[in-house]
Amino acid sequence: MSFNHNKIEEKWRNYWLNNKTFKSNSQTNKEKFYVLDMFPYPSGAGLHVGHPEGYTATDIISRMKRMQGYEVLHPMGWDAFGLPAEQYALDTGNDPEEFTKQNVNTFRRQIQELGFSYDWDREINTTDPSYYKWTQWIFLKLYEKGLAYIDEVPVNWCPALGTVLANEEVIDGKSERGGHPVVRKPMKQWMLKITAYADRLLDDLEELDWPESIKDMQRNWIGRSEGAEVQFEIADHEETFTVFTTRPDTLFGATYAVLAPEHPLVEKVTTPEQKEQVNQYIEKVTAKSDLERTDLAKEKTGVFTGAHAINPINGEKLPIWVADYVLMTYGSGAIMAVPAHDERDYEFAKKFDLKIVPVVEGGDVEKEAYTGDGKHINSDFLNGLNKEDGIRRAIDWLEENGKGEKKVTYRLRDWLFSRQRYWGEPIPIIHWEDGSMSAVSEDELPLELPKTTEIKPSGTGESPLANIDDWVNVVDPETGMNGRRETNTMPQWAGSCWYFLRFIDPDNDQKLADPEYLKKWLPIDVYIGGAEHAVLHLLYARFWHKFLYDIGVVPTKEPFQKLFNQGMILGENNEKMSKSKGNVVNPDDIVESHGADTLRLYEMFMGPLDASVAWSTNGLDGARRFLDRVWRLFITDDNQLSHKVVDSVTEDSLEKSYHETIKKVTENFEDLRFNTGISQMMVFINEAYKAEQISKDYAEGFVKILSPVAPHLAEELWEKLGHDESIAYEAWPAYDEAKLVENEVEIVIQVMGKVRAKMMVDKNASKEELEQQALENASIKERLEGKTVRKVIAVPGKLVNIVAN
RNA sequence: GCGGGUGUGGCGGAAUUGGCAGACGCGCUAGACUUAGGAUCUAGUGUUUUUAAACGUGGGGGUUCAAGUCCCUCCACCCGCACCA
Repeated sequence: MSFNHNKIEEKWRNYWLNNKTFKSNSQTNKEKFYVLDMFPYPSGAGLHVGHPEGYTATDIISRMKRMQGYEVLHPMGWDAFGLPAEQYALDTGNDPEEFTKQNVNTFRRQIQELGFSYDWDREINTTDPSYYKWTQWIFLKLYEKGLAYIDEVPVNWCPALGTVLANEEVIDGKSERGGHPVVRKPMKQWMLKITAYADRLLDDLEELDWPESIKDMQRNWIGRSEGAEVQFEIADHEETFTVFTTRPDTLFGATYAVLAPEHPLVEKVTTPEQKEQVNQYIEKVTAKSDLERTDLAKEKTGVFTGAHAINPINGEKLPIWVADYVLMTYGSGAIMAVPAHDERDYEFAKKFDLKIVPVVEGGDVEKEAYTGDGKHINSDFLNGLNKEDGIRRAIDWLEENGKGEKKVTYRLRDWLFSRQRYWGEPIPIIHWEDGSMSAVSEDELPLELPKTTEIKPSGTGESPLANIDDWVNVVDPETGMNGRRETNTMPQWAGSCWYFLRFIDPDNDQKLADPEYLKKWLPIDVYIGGAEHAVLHLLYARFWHKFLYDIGVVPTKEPFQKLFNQGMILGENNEKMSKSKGNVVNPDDIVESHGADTLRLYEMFMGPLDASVAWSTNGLDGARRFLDRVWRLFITDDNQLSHKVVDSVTEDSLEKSYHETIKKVTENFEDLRFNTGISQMMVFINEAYKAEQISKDYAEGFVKILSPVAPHLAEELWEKLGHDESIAYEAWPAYDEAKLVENEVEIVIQVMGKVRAKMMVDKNASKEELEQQALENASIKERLEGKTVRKVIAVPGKLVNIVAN
């Protein structure tokens, strides 16, 4: 008979909640372990089967660590600000707050039904004023330190959403959410100076236990590159401009210069004859969206300005061009072009028939640009030097002559922190009528988001808050001066930049969190979530954490010591699950039909945690079948403990298998290799079915190691085994290494590397003994008939290989 | 183009320091129990051909007594970045 999952799961779910079984205590002397999930955005669609994958993984770790004697912090909360709720509210006329609340309730119910061992007393919600009070507080600290500033920048304006998007929210020229077109438009925006932390964000990656691919993506995103800044004078003009180059050694090979279309000097230096052409070009380029600009960039375009720059190293006149392959946002928005040794410059020079002068030996400039190393030529005092020495010598020359200096540039830009939306944290700043600006004082936090039914975009680019007069208008009580509140709100990333800190002390109204508790719990020992947050969330959170470290709020330089990215669960047809494809699996349905334990087990057994694997209904059935097998092994049809389970067995046939299982499962879970750990549990159950008797010790040990994966079933079995306390804090079983090796081991005998026979030998048999016994083996002897044994390799405990011909 | 990763049965996937390839699960086949069932139990299941053997971890080459694992080379697919000077 199979077990009734609905009944059992409900029973234990309520038991855990009512008893607060998983409440963590910040004041114990136990060693701590902080296991964190990336908290979800509570969408209207409810939980996706992808969510429980990571959540089960962290839950297994949490449950195992508790049983191993750790004090475990395993919390859950809601990243509930954001565009979808606002869009929904706009579409339906509902209140985003109300909508969010409903979604959170659904998510909570679904998550609780899966039996995750969260401490629900620590539940947090980023839209809760008592939470975003501290998000705003951190913003004020950033502002105080000059790390939050207003800048007029060309931003990604999305007319359909009525808001500005960060670069990373724009995919292929369209909004990440919704896929609406995006254009560039200059606007005043709040920026966070993440670039001030670029080097530390880069360097400190070294000490983190993260997947190398994620570290690489962050390195790539930060994009540190070393080189030099070089000053160029302009013939017949007062102005000079600066270029950034990683190859100052090729300065003698510079044959023209390029300014980005947005470069302020373009207008000034363009000659009257070229004016018309240049203006037309710039008009064309700025009208292009980012998408078109990169797309059409396959073919280089540009226009000569008529002006000439002076190469500082040899006084040569270089034509100055405007071209959109040079980006205003990187370096100084201007380059010196060395077509002989840069592929982009080469392509451009070929197209517009510009001079190409090789300065490094090794390539053939008739065919292509040569970017490799080699002896310098045509380069005066650099001649004969290699690339590395050439660069050093060139920088020395620039610095000695006041023409430039060594310089490090980053691809990382400052973080565009404003959103013209309603459903976000208000930025606590007031703009006064005299043009000054001041921060809302700390004791006035939280600056609450006003209730309103008018959340349509104002249309002007300002957020809907601009239309709420009694909120937006303020009067200074002392001076009587009129002011206007900042109407921009924070982006969705803000709340998730520090939520892991609030879990540590969620109800503190004096501080973001108690320093003692922060010291106890940080850093996070394991953080699991999807790879889609590889750069943005993880980089922003690291940035805020480092800042909080600098101002003495947190005790660690990095928040997430170990990071792991779970893979995706694909639809049964191997495609990404989506409503339109009709391949979505709803966790509620599975919990109802197969049970939460089955879903947990199945998702962990599908494959490695980081792999993307297609859902399989048959596989799910198989997972349930295993749990049924476990149940039937221990429990009879009339719901009693099986007679197979005895206090002391007459023959301990399971000894080796049991110890092997405990060892493997413990190690595999530790390494997040749940699929192999589960397969070992299956092996044990298969063995146990064959055994006449099962000792109660083994039965209990097995139920314990099963409990992190299938906690409801394990609690029920634990009770049947005669216990009246939860299994959650029972000691994790130990294994005996000595029991893993039997006295007799099977040794393989190979001839010429091919297995020809097997023999049982004493586990301590020496090389010589192995060799001798192998050569005496009857079938081997037969095989060696007429051959000469050249060599015998014996590996104790493994094999003997005989080389003969 | 650059960076990272992955290629193993019909399918998902296992495989310490190089040491019996295919654990475990799914599927399939046969048998048992059955008012013959989408239940359970037992056995089998990489491929080719008869036992025995040969061939087998994307392709090719190499190192080694021994290679899924190490080296070289090529190919395919996935993820990220994409004119970053």
